[in-house]
Amino acid sequence: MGRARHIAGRTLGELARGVGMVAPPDLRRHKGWVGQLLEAALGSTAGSRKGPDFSQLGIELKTIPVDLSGLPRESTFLTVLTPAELVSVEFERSAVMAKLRKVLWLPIQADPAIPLPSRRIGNPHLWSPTPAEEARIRADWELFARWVADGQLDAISAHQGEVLQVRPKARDAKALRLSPDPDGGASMMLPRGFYLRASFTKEILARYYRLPSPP
DNA sequence: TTGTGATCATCT
DNA sequence: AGATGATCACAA
Repeated sequence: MGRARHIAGRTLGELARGVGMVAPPDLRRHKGWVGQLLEAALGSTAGSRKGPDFSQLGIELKTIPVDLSGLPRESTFLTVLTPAELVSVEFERSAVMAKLRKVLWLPIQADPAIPLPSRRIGNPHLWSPTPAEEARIRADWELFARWVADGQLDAISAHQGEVLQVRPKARDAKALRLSPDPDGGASMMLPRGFYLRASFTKEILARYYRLPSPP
């Protein structure tokens, strides 16, 4: 937290210089660059390994792109949806809950008008779901678990879920994998991932930062 | 090839 | 405007 508070207010360009990284012209072909920069700056070595970014602390680091009001611009990717895990494990032991048990939110200016190296880092917020928040996440998760158990993964759309959603997570729409189908067998389907809706992270951040909420 | 880091590009 | 479905880079 000391490190995170210390970099609050600095620009991505300054931070990059400090860790020997170079800001790309834009994020179109470097969508994960900001997240990777902050990992390097805060000393996370988790890389693409499973588990929390700071394994000893059990803390998951999430940069969150915010607009001029400080409100989230995008949903937040959590983890891939593994059908076998989803139907065999309790919510408390799920990959989703493992990610959400303790999250360090790091707001990053993401207004397109601001050049990438000039964008500033905000104050960190260490968050764990309240019992009420956890109940909402669990209700969505259990809904998805039932659909997958019925072989209906392919029928799930991003419209479902109040706070959690299931969306494609793949190289592209042609990268298919075997998933349980309605016949009890397996068919090639588009891989999915779990995401937190921007409306939900908006609630979380607005409470902590006292940001404007919708009228 | 898969998981982690996400944002992009359209559609409604 | 906001959200959905698609997409991009890199490490292991």
